Amino acid sequence: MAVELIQEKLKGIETNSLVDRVEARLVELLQSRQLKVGDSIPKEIELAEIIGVSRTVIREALLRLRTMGLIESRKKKGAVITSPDIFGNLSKSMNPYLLDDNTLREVFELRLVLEVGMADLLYNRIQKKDIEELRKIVQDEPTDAENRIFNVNHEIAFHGKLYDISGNETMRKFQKMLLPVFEYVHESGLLKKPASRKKFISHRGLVDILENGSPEMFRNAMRNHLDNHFARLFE
Amino acid sequence: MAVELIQEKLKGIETNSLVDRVEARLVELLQSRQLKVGDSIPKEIELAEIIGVSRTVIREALLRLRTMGLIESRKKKGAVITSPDIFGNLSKSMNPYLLDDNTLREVFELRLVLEVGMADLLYNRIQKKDIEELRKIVQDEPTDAENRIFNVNHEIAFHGKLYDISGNETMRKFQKMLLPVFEYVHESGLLKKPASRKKFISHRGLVDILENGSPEMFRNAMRNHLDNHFARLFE
DNA sequence: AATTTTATTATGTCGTACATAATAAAGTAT
DNA sequence: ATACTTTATTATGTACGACATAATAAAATT
Repeated sequence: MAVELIQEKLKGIETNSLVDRVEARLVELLQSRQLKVGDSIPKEIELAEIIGVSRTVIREALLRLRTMGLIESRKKKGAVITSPDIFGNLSKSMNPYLLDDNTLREVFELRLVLEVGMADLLYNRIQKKDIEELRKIVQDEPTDAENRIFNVNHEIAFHGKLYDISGNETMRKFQKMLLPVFEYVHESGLLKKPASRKKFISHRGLVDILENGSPEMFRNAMRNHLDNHFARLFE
Repeated sequence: MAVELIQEKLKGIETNSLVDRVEARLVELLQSRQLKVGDSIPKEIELAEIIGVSRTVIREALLRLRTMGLIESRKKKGAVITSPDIFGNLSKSMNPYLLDDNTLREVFELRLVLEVGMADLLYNRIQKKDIEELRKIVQDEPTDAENRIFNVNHEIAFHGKLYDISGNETMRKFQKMLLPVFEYVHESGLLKKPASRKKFISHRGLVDILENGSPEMFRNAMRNHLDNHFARLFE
């Protein structure tokens, strides 16, 4: 008995499965600077021989890398290293029904933080035509009375456009993932405090500030605009 | 020939591989609200029979779900639905050598945006002992002359503590992933403009504001504190 | 009743075989 | 000789069957 325990201790870190270890080896290989994006890695069978495991294990390990977006594999050509779309795969796990309440709330917060903090990016990259587009969007800003779906779509159009303007594609993708979760948290009973109907700075107001104001002003205005949401977080 | 074209058209969307479709079915199953975290899904062989494909395909699809953190599978017990650690797997692709330059820059920006925008979370959750801890950290704030590693560690300690205070574990994990990339971008020749040595608001200054100021003040202070970084982005 | 031993079960690993798609090579017609 | 078509080749995709291994349940022993 003690012997087994000792053996277990000695094995120690090596508690991972075979596929785990192979995966680690491969990730190591990819990150080894020698290899750049576009390079291809050995064929499955070759890898199986080199590492000394079956093709099945190699395939499972490669599959993980593929799922993570580290490689792409084409028939005949083998697997090539790709510049991973870091948030590409995340979208599947970013599902309201699968996340626990705390994480949901945190994702909710994350969006607020991003939008309050993005001001400098906006001011440094906004173009005249962006302002025009924003004006067109706010032109038919719905009243509170109109139906919810319409309001939601308008929200998404406006705030989404801001992410576009930020010129940060990564952040934009991130936002697209956060959106459904945000909506869910907003609508579900997760946040105890009801959504206030008070009107703060409008989308129109934000555009005005974006055109004539400063990043500092915009941050405060956005914070104000989002106050309904913030207020629900902090009781 | 025309017939083949028509067939291709008819197949249309179904261009995905078999595993892709099975994966989609399974994700659908997981998200169907009926199932909660902790529930177990049918065995591999059962799934193979139900869906009508080989166990190999089922395994590959399940493996993807596992890689994404949607399920965990234990011997004998089968696979159970888990609350996914949304950023868990992301860390493997968040590697400077695997990301293209543009994405690297965007990740760099992402950190700045988060820290400028996180003020409200801080003010609503900070405790007296947090202030004390921050004071202890800034107490031995290194001078510029001291070695780089020491400076970097101090930076990480201070800003990391801020994320802790934010009470947003998701954001904290996110930051931990962004950190190495941020460091890399900062040190590599990616950003043309050299890092300025000008001194802006110090960590000490940030703590003072955190203790006696407002979220609005903190946002501006943090923006100022990070100005070296911002300045390198916008020429 | 508690502990150990044995059976069972579902995933993990392996090997083989063939299908399929992408490419390269060979062949054919103009 | 060039352009096109056809035929091989190659590496991944899919499938099946077999055994190993670990976790649990059932049985047996004390």
